[in-house]
Amino acid sequence: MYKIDSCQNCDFFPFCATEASQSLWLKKVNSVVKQQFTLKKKQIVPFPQKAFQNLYVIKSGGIKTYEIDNQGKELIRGFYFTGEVLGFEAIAKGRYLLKAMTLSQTEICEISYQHFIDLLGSNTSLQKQILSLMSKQLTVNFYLNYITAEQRLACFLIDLSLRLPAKNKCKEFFLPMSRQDIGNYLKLSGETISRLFTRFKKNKLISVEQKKIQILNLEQLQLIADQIT
Amino acid sequence: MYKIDSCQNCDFFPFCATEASQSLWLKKVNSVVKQQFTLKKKQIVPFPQKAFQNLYVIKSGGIKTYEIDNQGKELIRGFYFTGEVLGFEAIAKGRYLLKAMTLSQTEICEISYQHFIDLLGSNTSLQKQILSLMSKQLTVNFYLNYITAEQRLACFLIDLSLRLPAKNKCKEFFLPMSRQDIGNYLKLSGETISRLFTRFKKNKLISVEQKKIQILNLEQLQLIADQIT
DNA sequence: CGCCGTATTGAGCGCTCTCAAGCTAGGTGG
DNA sequence: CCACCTAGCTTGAGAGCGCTCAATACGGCG
Repeated sequence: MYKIDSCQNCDFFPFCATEASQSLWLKKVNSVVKQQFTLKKKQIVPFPQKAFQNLYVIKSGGIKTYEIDNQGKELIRGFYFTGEVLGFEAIAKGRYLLKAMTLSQTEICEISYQHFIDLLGSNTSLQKQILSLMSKQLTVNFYLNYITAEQRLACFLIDLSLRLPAKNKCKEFFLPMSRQDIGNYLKLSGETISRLFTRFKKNKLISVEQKKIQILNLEQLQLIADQIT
Repeated sequence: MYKIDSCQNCDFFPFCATEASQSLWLKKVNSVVKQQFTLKKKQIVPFPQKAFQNLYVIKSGGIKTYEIDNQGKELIRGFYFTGEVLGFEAIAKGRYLLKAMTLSQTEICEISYQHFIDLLGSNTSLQKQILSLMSKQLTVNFYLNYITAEQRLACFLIDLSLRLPAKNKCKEFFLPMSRQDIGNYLKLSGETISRLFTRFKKNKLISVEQKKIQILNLEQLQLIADQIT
């Protein structure tokens, strides 16, 4: 039921694999992972309406999180891909601040926060790991505040290349989201993303073919990105 | 040495006050707070150079965190005021990603992360609180991604009014930082902040007198802010 | 009292937006 | 099998918001 091999690279794996023995591991999984479910493309992740209860782990696929502003416009807050954990931002307020929609068919593990807290209990190693995981989350969006459009898109592409299943030394990958969504996330219009892709292509920084991206000149792209962290 | 009354509203207070009895509390403080020190205005907070070791709590005053990009330009990442905890973002990478500078004379409590982790140990209540605290940190910058200049500044002013010591139902406070710094943080120029202050003043949303701000029409300001969270 | 950092205000420019028109690719049905 | 259909992408033209540069005013601090 739970394929251990597809879990090895998951951020949440340490919390599932608290026991060395696999049989015990499976037992633990059943206590931490409340359920697994699969959603098709463009479906809303069903969060409990009233209160925060669960964390969610992307087992495969990808989602975007977003708000709807008072003019009805979507405002994308983040993307989550295979092995990443969603829901930390909901802990403090005790409710889900964001909606989430799948970008493609997506398998999700639902983690009971209460069971998760129980698991932490006196396991100091897991305590450290969760602090590290949430700390990492604090730095995910760092580049969103960079000034120029080129800079943000360069950062975004490098970020994606590191987080998505990639071939050729992590330099080739498929965009899981539309130009419009990228623009929304980076506070640019979809048209601007198109134009920047064309410009990057002309300058031989990347190749673009529909959704397929290949980073051709990582050094130059990093210069544009002005990566600090 | 440690004035308990000035600590009551501190985010970190639960971790200092783990014992009901005050004498025991003082004992605990000594094990959690490694040292306290005071910095004058515009001084750099002395982080350990090589590796992450400590969290820092602002006991009084205020600081800004920032990066320097490869053109030497400052990029402000956040402001921290009395009772707020600094350093969570450094846990994952094991080093300080940001510099920090005081905005005014500032008292700081230095918390040994190792001692802090030890304190968490088997105290499940503290474990929950630290997750909540870090979760809260994930939502602090939410409004930075809003689109228009007016929107971001309105959010910023409301945010400040809730975080700073304020009079008159939290509607009057003193800006601890320059217009330039506000602009840098909100990805606007200092001149634009000036112009927006003037515009807000004309529209009777706020009053501005040097550093003193008073929110005159919170409802309208919130409409502009388009507060969702 | 004079100095220097900070704030205000104006003029002109440029990046990114919006609006709009084609284009492409993939899916559907006859 | 092919024509159509639709959503997403590309590209162009014009407009507007916020930037830069610059001049002036203010105010805290020595």
